[in-house]
Amino acid sequence: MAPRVRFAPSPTGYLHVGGARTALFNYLYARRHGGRFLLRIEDTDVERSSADMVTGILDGLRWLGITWDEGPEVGGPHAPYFQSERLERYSAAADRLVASGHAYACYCAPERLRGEREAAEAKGEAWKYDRACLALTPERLAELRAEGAPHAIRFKVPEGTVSFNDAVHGPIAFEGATIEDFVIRRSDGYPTYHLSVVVDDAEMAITQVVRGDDHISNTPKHVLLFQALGAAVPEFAHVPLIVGTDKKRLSKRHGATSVLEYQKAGYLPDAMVNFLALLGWAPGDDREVMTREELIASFALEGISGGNAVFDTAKLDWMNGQYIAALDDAALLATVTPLLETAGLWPLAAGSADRSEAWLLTLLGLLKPRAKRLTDFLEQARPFLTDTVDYDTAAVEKHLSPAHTREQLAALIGALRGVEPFTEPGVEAAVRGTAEALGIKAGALIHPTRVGIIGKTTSPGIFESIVLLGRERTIARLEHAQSFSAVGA
RNA sequence: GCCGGUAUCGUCUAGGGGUUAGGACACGUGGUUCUCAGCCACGGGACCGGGGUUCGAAUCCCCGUACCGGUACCA
Repeated sequence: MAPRVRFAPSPTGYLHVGGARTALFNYLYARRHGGRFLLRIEDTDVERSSADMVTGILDGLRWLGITWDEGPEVGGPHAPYFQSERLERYSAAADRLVASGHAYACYCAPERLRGEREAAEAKGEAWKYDRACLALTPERLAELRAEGAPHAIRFKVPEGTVSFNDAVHGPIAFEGATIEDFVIRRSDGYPTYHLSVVVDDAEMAITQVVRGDDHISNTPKHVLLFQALGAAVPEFAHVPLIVGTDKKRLSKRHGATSVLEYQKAGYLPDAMVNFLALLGWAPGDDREVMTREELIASFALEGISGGNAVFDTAKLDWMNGQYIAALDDAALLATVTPLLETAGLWPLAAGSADRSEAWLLTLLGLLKPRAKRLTDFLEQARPFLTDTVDYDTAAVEKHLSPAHTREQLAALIGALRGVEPFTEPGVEAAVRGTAEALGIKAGALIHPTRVGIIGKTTSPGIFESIVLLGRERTIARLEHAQSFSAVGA
C-alpha cells in the first residue's frame, strides 16, 4: 500500500523553520515511496486561527517547492481539508465513543478543576481529573441531561500499558494510570486537538504520522483513540525539535523563524531545503550538498536522529553560497535581476545604454563567488550601477587623503586615456606601467584606485572593475577622488 | 513534582564490542593575489559521569547528571 502522510499545521502563526522541516520530511517520505502527501489545516481554535496565516503557510511551502497532493486549493478525495469545515465529523465521533462506552460526559466546572489542579501543583503533587462525572448516578445524569447542562466529553483512559513503536525513537510505552481522562469535545461543541487529529488521520487513511517531538506524550492518547474508533493505528515518527543556540525552542529571540523571512533575507529555496533536510537527518554517508532528487532517493525515517538540532545560520550561509555559486547564467540573471529592479538599480537610466544585459551578467559573474546571500549582490553591485559613489570614510582617510595620491591618480588617468582597446590586458598594463613609472608597487596604486572608483577597500579585481565601469566613468571617478587628497607636497 | 525523550568536536552529523572515532560548517595557519571573497593545503577540536558485563566498552546493561518536551475544555 502506498503510504499516505500529512503535514497538519495550525494557522495560528506563520510557517516557521521547524514546521517547514516537518513538512519537508513528510514530503520527502511520500516522494521516496511513491505515496501521497496531504496538507490539512488544523484551524479548530477559531480564536487564534486566521486566513492570513493559512496563506502564509501555503506561500512558505510553495516557496520551498514542497508540493502537496491533497489539501487546500488542490482538493482531494477527503475534502474538505480545513478542520473548521469538518466539525460535524468530530462531534459525531465523540458521540460514538460515548455510545460505545469509551468516553463520557463531564459536567464539572472548569474553574473547579483548575482550582484543584493549581492547589495540587502548589503542593508539588501531580493532579489528574478525578473522574467525578464517571461516578454520577443514572438519575443525576438524566437530570443534567434534561436541563441541557453544558458538558465536555472525556475519553475514559483504560488501565494498562499503551505502547507504540516510533520510527525515530524505537519502542515507547506509557502507563494508562499516568494519563488523565482527557477532553475530546469541549462544552462549546468544538473538538480538542486529540480528537480531530485522530478522526482525520483515520478518515484520510494516514499511514505514517511524521510530526514534532513535542507530540510524543500525546501519542498514547491518540493510539487509544484510534483503537476505540476501530481504526488502524498509523506508524509514528517523532522528529526532534529545531532549537536556537541556547538550546531553547526557536523563537523571535533567535532571529528569523519564518521561512518567508529567509526568502526576504536572500536565501535560495533549494539551499533552504537542503539545509533543513540535514538538520536532524543524514543520508548515512558524507554527502551534504544534495539535489532534491538525491534527497528524495536517500530519505528514510530511520536516518532521523533523536536529539534536538541547533539551527546554525553560519552553515545555512555556506550552503546558500554553494547554491549561488552553482547558478548558471540564465538562473543568475533570473534570480538577481528582479532584486536589482526592486532596489531601483536596474535597468539603468537612459544615458547608460552602454550597459547591456551581457554587461550585467559579467558583473554578476564577478560578484557570484563573493555572495552568500542574494542581498549581497545588491550591496556589491551598487557602485557599478549608480552614478554617485558612497565613499567609506575610513577608506578615504587611509588611501585617498595622502598628498601624493593626487599626482598618482593623475598619472593613472593619463595612462587610462591612452588604453586602446579598453580591455583588461590593456588596463592592467596601464596600471602596472603607471606604478612603475611612479616608482611604487602596483598595490600602492591599486588601493587608492579601488577606493576612488568603488568607494571602499573591497571589490572584485581592479582591472575587471575598471573595464566594467568603462573609461569615462573610471576617469570621472578618479578625478573626483583627487579632491580628497591633501593639497601640497 | 510526575511522565516521556535525548546525550560523539563550538554546531550539524557518520560510525559503532578491538577504528589513528570519519565528514561538513565555523575557527586557526599557509599558498594563490591588487583588496575581499573564492579556491587549494595543513592544523587544533568530541564519544556527559560512575558502576557493571567482557580479554577488551565510546559502542551493551544499570544508576546518576544535564538538557529538551509534555503535564489545559491550546495545538
